[in-house]
Amino acid sequence: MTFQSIKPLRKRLAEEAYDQILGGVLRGDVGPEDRLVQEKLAAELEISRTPVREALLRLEGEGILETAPTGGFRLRTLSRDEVQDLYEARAAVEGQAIRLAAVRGGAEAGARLAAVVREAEGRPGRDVHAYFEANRDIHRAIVEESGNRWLLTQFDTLWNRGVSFRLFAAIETVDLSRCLGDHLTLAEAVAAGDGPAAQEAMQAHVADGLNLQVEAMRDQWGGAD
Amino acid sequence: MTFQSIKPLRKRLAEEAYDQILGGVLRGDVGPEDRLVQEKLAAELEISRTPVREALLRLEGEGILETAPTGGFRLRTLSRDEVQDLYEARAAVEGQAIRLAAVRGGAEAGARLAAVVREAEGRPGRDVHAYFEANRDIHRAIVEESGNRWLLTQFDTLWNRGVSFRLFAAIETVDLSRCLGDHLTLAEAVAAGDGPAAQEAMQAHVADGLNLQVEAMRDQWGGAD
DNA sequence: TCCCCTGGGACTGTATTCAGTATTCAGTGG
DNA sequence: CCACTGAATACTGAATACAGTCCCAGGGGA
Repeated sequence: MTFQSIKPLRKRLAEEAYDQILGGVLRGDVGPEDRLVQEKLAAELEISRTPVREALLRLEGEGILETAPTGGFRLRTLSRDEVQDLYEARAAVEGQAIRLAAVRGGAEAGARLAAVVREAEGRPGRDVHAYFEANRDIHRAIVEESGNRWLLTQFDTLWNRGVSFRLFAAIETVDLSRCLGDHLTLAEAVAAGDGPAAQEAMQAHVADGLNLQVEAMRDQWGGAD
Repeated sequence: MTFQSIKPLRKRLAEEAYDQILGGVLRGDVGPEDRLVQEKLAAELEISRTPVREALLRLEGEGILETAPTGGFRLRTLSRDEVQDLYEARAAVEGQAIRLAAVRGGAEAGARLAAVVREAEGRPGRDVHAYFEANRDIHRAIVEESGNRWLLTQFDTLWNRGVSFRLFAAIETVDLSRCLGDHLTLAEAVAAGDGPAAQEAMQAHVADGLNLQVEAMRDQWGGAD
């Protein structure tokens, strides 16, 4: 007598709601001017307000949403200063991560990362979206090699904040491939096992990313903000 | 004709519950074996389960609580590896923070920090608790000097995680003053304006803290865990 | 005596209801 | 036509009600 399990189909509704909403934000379905209202969302997801509310509050805590003055939540937009803060935080997390990866993982970790870089950068799609996908995979792989869970969750949170702010839409206009070669250099630094050097390289790499970003934002928004 | 604002008298109940619970954890009123049950807490705080639940979930998200297998929440205890992860994350955040403080704040920031260090370390109480209070104030001041909000919130979260795990109770048995002199050195590094050097100094300082910690844990727990 | 298995208690997760507050808008007096 | 008022509206936060899960103890049968 054998039956299939039908249970774990469903995790907590609140979590599912979180995934849905975050997914919408990351996909860009939720624009900066959209208002997310508990009742509306609940109706759309066909659940009650309670789990929706929980999901929204969590997103707010992660800095992705903020409460709109008129009620409801909306995307949290970032000032130029905050974008810089974000990149600096990334530099902190990823710099430490690569340092640990280098010290602990050494040559093997370097080889693994080099493989990831080659795979990601060799993918067929050459549009902006594909590029950012690849970029994310590479950076995340580095943080994974650190073996430190908290750094990884911090990385994910920071990355989501960036994506949700459509940071990457802004970057569309500038030369993306400019920093592509860096990634292999990073992998080599890990392979060499020199922690501080790898950390410096990563700090520089992220700083480059920031410059690219600022440049793109200037192009897009003009001098304002 | 002037009137005073009477607005913000009362923040959200959930937030108040959060403060209460976190406070209890930090003060040590909540032991590692206590179970936090929504209904009980709600009764004690004389509010309904809804805001209590919100507070507990937030604490869980911050890694301070975890759901107990038998129901309810309890303190999240850390394995030795996780303690190390925590310190490494601190090194990431505080290392980057001091680097920024040095680059941006330079001499003035260094002077401000030196003043904080002297004040904190010159306080009357010489017991363990006072020491940790002072230590926290110093480290937090450094992160504040970075001017980066996200680094600061990350610092607070990481610090609370450490405190709630009674990390510091463990350290009671070892020589605390060993790393006291470091703090002035850190302030000097900021004053010198050499970012990378300051960062390295902080990384080393935090690593020292980890060693102290591990030592204390070994004394206290023996080889286990 | 030991093992099922069954019923109840303890909790949580979700839905629903209630209450309060801010915002908008229509109406009215100047 | 403008300024103000008061009511309707649109939301949220909190309380309460409901449903389901998990564990455990206690009883009946082998």
